[in-house]
Amino acid sequence: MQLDKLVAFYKTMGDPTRVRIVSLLAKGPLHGQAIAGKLGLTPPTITHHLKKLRDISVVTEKRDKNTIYFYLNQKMIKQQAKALTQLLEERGDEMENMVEASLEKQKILANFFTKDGRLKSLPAQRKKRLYVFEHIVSGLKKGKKYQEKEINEYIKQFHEDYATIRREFIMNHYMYRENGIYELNPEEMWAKIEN
Amino acid sequence: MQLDKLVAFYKTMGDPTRVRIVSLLAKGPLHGQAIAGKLGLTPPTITHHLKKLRDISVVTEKRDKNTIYFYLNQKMIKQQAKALTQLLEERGDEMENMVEASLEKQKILANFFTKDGRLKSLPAQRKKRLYVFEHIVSGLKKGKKYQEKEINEYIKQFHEDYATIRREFIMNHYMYRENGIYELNPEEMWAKIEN
DNA sequence: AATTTAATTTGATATATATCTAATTAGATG
DNA sequence: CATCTAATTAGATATATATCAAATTAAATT
Repeated sequence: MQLDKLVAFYKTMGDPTRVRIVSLLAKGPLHGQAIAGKLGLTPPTITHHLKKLRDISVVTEKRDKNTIYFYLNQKMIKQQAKALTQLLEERGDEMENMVEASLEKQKILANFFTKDGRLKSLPAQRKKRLYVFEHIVSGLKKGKKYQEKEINEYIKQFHEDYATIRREFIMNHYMYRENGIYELNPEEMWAKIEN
Repeated sequence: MQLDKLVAFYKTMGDPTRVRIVSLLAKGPLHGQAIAGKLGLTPPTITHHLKKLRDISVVTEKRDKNTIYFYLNQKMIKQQAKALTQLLEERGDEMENMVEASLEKQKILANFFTKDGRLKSLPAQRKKRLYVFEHIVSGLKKGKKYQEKEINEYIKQFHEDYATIRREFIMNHYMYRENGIYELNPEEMWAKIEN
């Protein structure tokens, strides 16, 4: 998924004149002056827009004597129009759950943390404990390597029993340890919270 | 099909920052500062973009104490993403034919008209004759009322036998006559060319 | 070669907009 | 009521872009 291409497509389509051109060409190819005439604009303006539409491969052209006919590439439009929804569907199925989970998470965090951000106590229930870990771990930098001492200090911000929490971080794959150096795991590896 | 709404949607989505916001929210709701942090932008900038996303109903919000959580409205996105392709499909089925028909029409016109635009002879074959009529009639103004004499003069530009051609215009519903006044019919009424 | 026609390029102008900093608002909490 | 926090508004700046008129290019025709 190249974000740039998707954005370029939407940006180009986000202009009334260009959509009108596309709409015209959907009924069949036309040459530049015909488009200009039908839209009440000058040829340079049409050239300007056609250039942008060509850039995103939405129109192609074919010369016939002195006049150039512009064709619509429907396939590209259909393909790109799907791209945005696909971007959602990558995670889309989980969405409804996640909305509720997010609300639940807020509630749990509110219960187990003091206002100044310290952990009152470690929840016994697995799901709640994992939400708490996720919250704490979210303050660590992705890709950064931490000394054990650093990690201890960091956790102590939240709770005195840093040893337990640090061990849980490893057990639940939030972090991994190599030669005494700690580093955050990619999120996909973290312990999963089922609802 | 409101063109404006479609254009507004595409225009709003045609910005990398906004697509990144949408992409973030697809994983679950977030509050403003979280978005700002993840994108490396300031809160005012996020407010600016969220306003635009709200305008097209792509995000909604829900307040919880002091912080506002922003939610993605997937339904709206899926719906709007379809709109552009639907705009094509309104006429889309005829498209492949029309592309070829357009090429065929060019060829026929090239055969039956001289370089200075006069009609060499009236084709005997119905399809070709209709293409010729379409071409001639395309020089008349929609909505304008013509005297019979005007029509004759106009047709004589193309061919001496204006009477035959004028009669064919009526027979094939390119024009209608009332009290000796001629006027162009809407295109839907014209004789249809089947391939 | 000279002319015509359609398209493009150039340059100008006006408008829109993405981003920031600084100031302000709105709620929640002490 | 004073304070804190998150969001928004206001104002500034820089960049992008839609449009047109005038000049130029490119191909076809005479």
